[in-house]
Amino acid sequence: MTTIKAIRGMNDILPEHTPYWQRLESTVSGLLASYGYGEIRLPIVEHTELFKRSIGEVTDIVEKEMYSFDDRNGESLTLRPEGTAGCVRAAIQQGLLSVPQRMWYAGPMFRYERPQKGRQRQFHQIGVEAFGTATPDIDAELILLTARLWRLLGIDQHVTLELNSIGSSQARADYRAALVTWLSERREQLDEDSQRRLESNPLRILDSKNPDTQALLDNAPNLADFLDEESVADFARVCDLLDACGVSYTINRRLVRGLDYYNKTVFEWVTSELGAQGTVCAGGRYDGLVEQLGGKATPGIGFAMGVERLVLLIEAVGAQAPAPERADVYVVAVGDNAHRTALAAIEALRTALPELRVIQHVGGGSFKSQLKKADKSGAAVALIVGEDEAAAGVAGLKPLRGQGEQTQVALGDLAENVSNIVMQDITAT
RNA sequence: GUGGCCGUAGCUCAUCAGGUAGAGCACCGGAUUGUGACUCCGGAGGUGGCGGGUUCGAGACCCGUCGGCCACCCCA
Repeated sequence: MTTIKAIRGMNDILPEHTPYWQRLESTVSGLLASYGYGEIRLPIVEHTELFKRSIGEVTDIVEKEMYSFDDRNGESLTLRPEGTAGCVRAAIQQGLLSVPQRMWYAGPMFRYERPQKGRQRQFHQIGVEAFGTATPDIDAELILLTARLWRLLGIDQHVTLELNSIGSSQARADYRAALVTWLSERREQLDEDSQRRLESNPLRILDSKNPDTQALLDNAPNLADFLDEESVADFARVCDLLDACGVSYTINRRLVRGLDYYNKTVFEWVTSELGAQGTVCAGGRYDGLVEQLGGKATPGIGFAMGVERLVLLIEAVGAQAPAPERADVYVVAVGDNAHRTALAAIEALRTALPELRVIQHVGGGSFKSQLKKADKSGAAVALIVGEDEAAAGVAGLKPLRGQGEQTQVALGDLAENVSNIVMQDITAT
């Protein structure tokens, strides 16, 4: 019998890690609510066409990374590789664009890539999108929101903000043409990857990791020189607002984004703590996307954070270590009658103290073995019921952590006694 | 898709010039009648990723394959 294993790059997130996820998620949703963003829940599967039209036909994501398959009726569907496309689709379809919208979503994304640190085939993003605002104040708002989030998560000392403007689509196209012309004359000086990108996605050559390529680019046409007036002014305003709020950033004139729909402001939050996949949050403006997907022309801007990467970072820098999950009370009951009596009393206890974490021992066993389990569980106290206690209507309460002796209490007074002892025990340790 | 390293008990790892496997932790039981932790004793658990090959004999050598990690690519 061969055991069935998870699909490569699609990982289980185990109980020892989920507390980090939960804390991240609750921090994010609280913060977003405070900025007036509402959660939208989107399908994981969309028409393949949606991604081709938004992300771009010639991007790596669309060309070789999508999980696509034919539905029973022959339509091509795709597990979403990112969230913006679906969010825009929903905004158009549901008529959400008549007024400015602030929305966020969270969930799994899928890309067929080779797994490595900080990159898997099923990964999770939290995305934030704002529609209907053309002015750069919304750009600044989104960035300020992320900066605040890093502070709340305790990782603000470990991430830096890179900022750029890639201009209007026209400016981008003009620059692209100039860059291609210039680089084509020096084609032999480019590494193999960049030669390929010259055809497929020339702007990506700008953030090549090859030092020789970077040196060559020092003399190449500069994107900043091609920007239209409005992009220049808006970018200056974004910087000005960030300055006013004390958010520091690096202007990286070679920062472009991989997805075709971006224009004007683009940004990335990066860390050096995670190896090669250091981008923890990234986004930008996409003023043409809504129209491109068939909606009324509406400006938009958004970003996405990689949840796995953020969790890795939080764990790596020791920030926000969640308290270990431990029980308050572990119920030891030996004998059928004792178990029956204890269970009824515990149910009443749960009603009286709904927050109390009570583990009822199951599976039988001796007093000794049950007490061992009680100890292992990390519980503050063991609640012990044997045949004698059951007959007398009492239970033993044995502190497992602090000092304190075992006491005997009436089953009817459990709630009061338990809460006292648990509190005592916790403060003692 | 490309490259490097790796794949032995649940976990972390060891062994050996090639002669059919061990430790620590974890788990289970016991050390006077119904009481955890520490200690002691005992136990269970591995067709050594899978498939071929070389050999009298391979976990150890060779090939293939699958999987893992990291990097390239790409991206959150």
